[in-house]
Amino acid sequence: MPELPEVETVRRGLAPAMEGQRIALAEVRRPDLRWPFPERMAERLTGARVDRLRRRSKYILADLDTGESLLIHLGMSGRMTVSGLAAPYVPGQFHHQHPMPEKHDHVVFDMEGGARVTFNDPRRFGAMDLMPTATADSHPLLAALGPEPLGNEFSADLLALKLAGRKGPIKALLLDQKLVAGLGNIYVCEALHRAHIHPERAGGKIARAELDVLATEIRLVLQEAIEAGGSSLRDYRQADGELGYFQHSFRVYDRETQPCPTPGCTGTIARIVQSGRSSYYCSRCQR
DNA sequence: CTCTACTCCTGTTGGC
DNA sequence: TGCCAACAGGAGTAGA
Repeated sequence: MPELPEVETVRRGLAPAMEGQRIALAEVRRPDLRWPFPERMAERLTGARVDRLRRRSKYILADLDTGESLLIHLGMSGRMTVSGLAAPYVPGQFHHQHPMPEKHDHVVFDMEGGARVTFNDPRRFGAMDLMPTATADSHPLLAALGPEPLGNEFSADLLALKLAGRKGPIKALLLDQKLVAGLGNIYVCEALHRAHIHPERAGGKIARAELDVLATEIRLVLQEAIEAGGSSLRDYRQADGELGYFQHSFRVYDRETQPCPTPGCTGTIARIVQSGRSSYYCSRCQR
């Protein structure tokens, strides 16, 4: 579910509750998500201070004062939400108010400041791991990731270099996290529509001028989505529980049979399946 | 190396 | 109302 804009929105929402604060109590309510949790995860987290929350691709990294970093991935349906951040003082009451734990609340952090951070993930495609902060970049899940699309390394030049000779459809190639990290099904569809590139085009056959537009539109759509707090279709929520609202700005995603929003275009949005996933596009203005 | 199909899991939706 | 298939924002892995 969550692509780069959703993960960045969650990171920003968690920061006020977590950064600079110790995890007073970490509760791990099941042994695994997609993979088993690391050994003694709850003990290694309890008492640790979160020095910094950062993001790499669709991963959140919490750098701890213990010398370790907590790696978090939300998978398809993962949520991290904060409660009790601005809890009012209640005389005679020690604990802040938090909602009752719900189904699929797998990991809970009670922060020393009183906030509670809850990781909820019905499908359990999410993941958590702990590793030394110094070697975090070489973690198996991070080592092969391509550049951040909003960073300086990403450019049309980079796209041209990596797409040269590739015969696979551009849609599938942009979903490959080794090419560029952080895009998912929604934002690939949206960026290709904005760049007027057909999702079935071979990656290596896209003209340099088109790649200029594509690189620009990838950055723009991600930035706009971050500003909107991400896209909420089903599970995704911001850290405060609110919906994102970029879904109202989709031009093609989940808009099959609707008119193409490109000015002057009379096309209709179509849906096809590529490598098992839905692609939405306009066959009239995407070539 | 490149590419596709399959897999993990739960929940929701749409057709009959 | 019930049943069942299709589908969902990810991504590692096996195999062609």
